[in-house]
Formats: sequence, C-alpha cells, structure tokens
Amino acid sequence: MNLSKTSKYAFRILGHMAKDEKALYSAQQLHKDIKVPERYLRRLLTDLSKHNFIKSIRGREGGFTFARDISKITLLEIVDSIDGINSIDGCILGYESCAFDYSCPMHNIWEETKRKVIETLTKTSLKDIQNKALEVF
Amino acid sequence: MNLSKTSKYAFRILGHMAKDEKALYSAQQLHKDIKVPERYLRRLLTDLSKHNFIKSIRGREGGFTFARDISKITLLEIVDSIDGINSIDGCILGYESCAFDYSCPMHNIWEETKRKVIETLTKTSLKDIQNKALEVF
DNA sequence: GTTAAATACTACAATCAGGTAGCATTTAAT
DNA sequence: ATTAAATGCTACCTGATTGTAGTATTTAAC
Repeated sequence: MNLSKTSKYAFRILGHMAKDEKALYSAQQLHKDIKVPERYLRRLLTDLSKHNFIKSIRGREGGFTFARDISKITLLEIVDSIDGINSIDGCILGYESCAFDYSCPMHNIWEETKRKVIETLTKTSLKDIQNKALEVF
Repeated sequence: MNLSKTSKYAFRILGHMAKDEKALYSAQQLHKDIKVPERYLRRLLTDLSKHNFIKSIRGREGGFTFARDISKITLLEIVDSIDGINSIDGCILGYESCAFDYSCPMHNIWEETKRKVIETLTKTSLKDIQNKALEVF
C-alpha cells in the first residue's frame, strides 16, 4: 500500500483541472494554483498526456486540457499509470508470491481492507471530486 | 497512505515471532525463516527492541523475545513507530494542512476509506495473526 | 519572417530509503 | 582466561525517487 509523491502530485493536478474541465491550463498557471515544483510539474504533465488523461497543445497559447470525459477517469487508473497497481494491491508484507494456496499471515485480515481501498479508488472519478473543496493551499 | 518496506519487514519479523510467542529468536535464525536481508534485519531488530516490542538478550545464547503481551501489540503501533501515523492518516494529496475548514478535493471521499484502514490496523494484534498462514516463503 | 510563449527532450543533481561492512561489546561454555 | 556466538554502534554504499537546468521545438501574434 504505497502512494508515491508523484501520484499525489498527479491527483492534485488533475483534481484541480477538473474544476473547470473544458479549460486550457498552462504549466505556469497550474504551478501558481497547486503546490508542485514547476519543472517537475511540467515533466509530469507531459507524462500524463502520454497516458492520455490530458492532451497537450504546443506553441504559443498552448497548454493542457482533458483528453477524455473526466467521469471516465478513475483515481485507480491514475495511480496505476504512475506507481502500478501492485503498489495498492500487493501483499501487505511485501511478498511476491502471496496469494491462492500460500498466503502470508495477514492475508485474510488485510484482504477486505484492501478491497475497500481499491473500491474507493475505482469508483471515484475526477468528476466526483470536481467541486469538492475550497483548496486554499 | 504509505507503508514503507521497513514496516513490511517489521510485520514479517514480529508476525513470525508470534508463532511461538515465548521463544527466543536469534537474528540468524530469523534470517533463515523470513526473507529480509541479514544485516538490515539485525538493525531493525535492535530498533524494534528500542521501541519495546521485543527485548534483546546479548551475549552467547542471546537473541530476541517479546517484551510484552502480543495481544497488546497492534499493527498500527508497529507502523507508527517506523513510518509515523501520518503515513497512514495523512492527506491523500500530500497537503500538510488538509483538515478542518480547509480540505483538499478528496478529503471527504477518502475519509471513510482511511478510517477503515486505520480500524483494521488498530484492532489487529500480533495475537490475531499468530497461526494464520502456511508461510511458505 | 521575427518574436514570444508555450510544450518536449534529455541529462544531470540532490535526497532519501534500503542495504552493507567493520569493529566493539556482552555473556555462556569450555 | 579464552573462545565462540550473540547483539550494538556507526559509518558508508547504492539505487530509486524527486527535483533542476539547458536547449530544442512548436505555433500564434505581429
């Protein structure tokens, strides 16, 4: 169960962009709005556009805008594209082969909790968090 | 939401030791039983004894044994001692000040899930996982 | 066509978690 | 006393993640 800092940044970026889902955002503007280091943010934006969450428009008056319907973009998909599903779904003791017949001592105890986490990440789309907060950061 | 590899190692160690809760384990023996790098394991054992989960007995015929009742040692306490409670309880977007009046866009959505995770870690003690698995690793 | 403002690429620097090594200390067996 | 087998301390190594910088490329405005 591990959410990298980069995934958190991705949540911030896309979550913020979702507030005005049709708008075009420049890296510079986003940097002013959310707390992510500028150059790292820019690199991450390029990355997110390669994963087809957003699309980039180059040149003057360019920027980033959503590539598809934000009600179809789930939080799990975002984490998965950056950290991989195993970062959430893996064995809590870190064993590679923990499943089926041979399971770790915490397997059953942790199963339901993990399911709950994955369920939330799966059923929550960017649309769902669109207008959720004041975001005074 | 972040469980470090070290916390996972701690779970493995203590979980394994719980199988025979009164026994004395040497670092060498533990290294044979669970998959944790030997020197790192030793350092971690010293650390766990400083946190009073186990106690160390030095000298020949020494080793480690539980310092207190394993039904009183919760998984949360273990994570907390290594990663800090914030690694579990912190804001999913990584904001320091996400709480109360000003919260991040995912605050409410994530709250319940987080509560579920913390609940499981809090109510599960080492006693609870004592004889749970085959542990064929 | 030139300029300005944007993204793209690539390499490098810094930080941190994970892992290793050497030597010191302790204590039971002999 | 000596030895062997255990833990304790501290410094260093390594690799992955995070963050920075320089330069190239694209495109609208003029």
